[in-house]
Amino acid sequence: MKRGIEPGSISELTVARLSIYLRCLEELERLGVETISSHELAERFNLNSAQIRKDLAYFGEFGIRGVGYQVSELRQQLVEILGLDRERRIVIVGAGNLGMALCHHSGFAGEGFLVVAVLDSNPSKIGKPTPAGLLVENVERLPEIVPQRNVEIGVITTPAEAAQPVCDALAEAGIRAILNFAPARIQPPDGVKVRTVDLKVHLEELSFHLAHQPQRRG
Amino acid sequence: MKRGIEPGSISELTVARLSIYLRCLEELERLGVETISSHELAERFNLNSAQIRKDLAYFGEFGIRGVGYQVSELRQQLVEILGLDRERRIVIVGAGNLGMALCHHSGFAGEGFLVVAVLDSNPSKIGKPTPAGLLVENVERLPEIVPQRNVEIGVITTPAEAAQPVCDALAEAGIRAILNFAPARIQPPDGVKVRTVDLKVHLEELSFHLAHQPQRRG
DNA sequence: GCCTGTGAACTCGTTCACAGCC
DNA sequence: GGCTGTGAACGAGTTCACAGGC
Repeated sequence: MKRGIEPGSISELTVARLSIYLRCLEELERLGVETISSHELAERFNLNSAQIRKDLAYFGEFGIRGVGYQVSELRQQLVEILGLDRERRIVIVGAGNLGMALCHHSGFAGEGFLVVAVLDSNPSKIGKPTPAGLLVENVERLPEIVPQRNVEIGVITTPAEAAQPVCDALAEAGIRAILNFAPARIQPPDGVKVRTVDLKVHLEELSFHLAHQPQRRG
Repeated sequence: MKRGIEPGSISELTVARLSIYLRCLEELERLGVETISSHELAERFNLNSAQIRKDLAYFGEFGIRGVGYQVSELRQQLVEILGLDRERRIVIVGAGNLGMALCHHSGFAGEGFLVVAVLDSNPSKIGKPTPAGLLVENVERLPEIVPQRNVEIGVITTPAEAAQPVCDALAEAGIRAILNFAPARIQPPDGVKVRTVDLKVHLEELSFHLAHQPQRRG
């Protein structure tokens, strides 16, 4: 087991798949499956068995030749590799519809992630309660809130033009991981991981598919 | 100009970038820029100039050698390529927080996309008004609603276990493009494009980054 | 001169196929 | 026998570098 990976050495695609594998293993555990081979795992969840083995091999040797993997043991290994063995606290910046909805979206709240602040710059929004029982606070309090509440992840749900300044403010406050929903290309400060989810791009990809399909409704 | 692309021949990554280029060109147009070279475009928005030229070359020759691209002309070309020259109607399945928030999220409502129905299976939700003024309808009405209202895009915001049946029902009703927010691997029916946005995977990727960073808060 | 469009080179990621082990 | 872990082969995607055109 060779832990102590430099973050750059592992492909983002591999990391995303580890998260998928973890989900599959959780389901298998619920079903009472104790042991599984990479081949069977691949077949059940339509993955590729060689890829599973290769992805896991970056982090150690978790399988038993001739047998496969112990479901609960591999699950625990993935929890550790993904850093899910402790709570990660989240601040949401931008108390619009999306920000408010994410507050208590399953997966955000629950299972190791906890939203501990929702911020906005608009005075008419500050002080309003969120569905989860927090109050919207002034974004200017970011520098105090992040260290006080041990926040590690920032979520940007502001309009596009605010995304870069908010990203910089989050980094300045000590945040090193950001999930950005604003439709803007943002320049990640040094050592900060930014993952952008661009709904507009996704819709336009679907539109492309519709426009270039062989056949349309008939 | 060689239009009539088979959808499979163009990489998804290229299509996603076309959407980004379009956004950049819209900004340039607002700024009054009339002509731009691939190199300048790349520098302003941190893109790669060779990649821009290659992506565009799949669809035609839009530039002038020695000069660059006409901003408004190229923008219009991208609008056509992406199929954004006409309205695309959306049905949202799953009237939870996320579904409701997306109803009137900018980019969803506005600019060529229009949410025309929000559906749920839970009787306590059916009949409730959405923020945009629609009423939540019974998901069983999907087969009539899709053709009647000319819906082309389905958005899944249900819990994971409902994702695959809803996907199949959407396909059955004639939908050929689906944006899935449920944390589930879904098997796209033939000819249907499914794009999954998995927030949990994204959070876990960020957690991985936090766990394997060289330094932590100090 | 400058810039596009594009083959060629290269890099990165996936899949194959098998040696080594249970 | 079966399965993992892994080098080697392959393929997709990116970047280079230049020929051709303005």
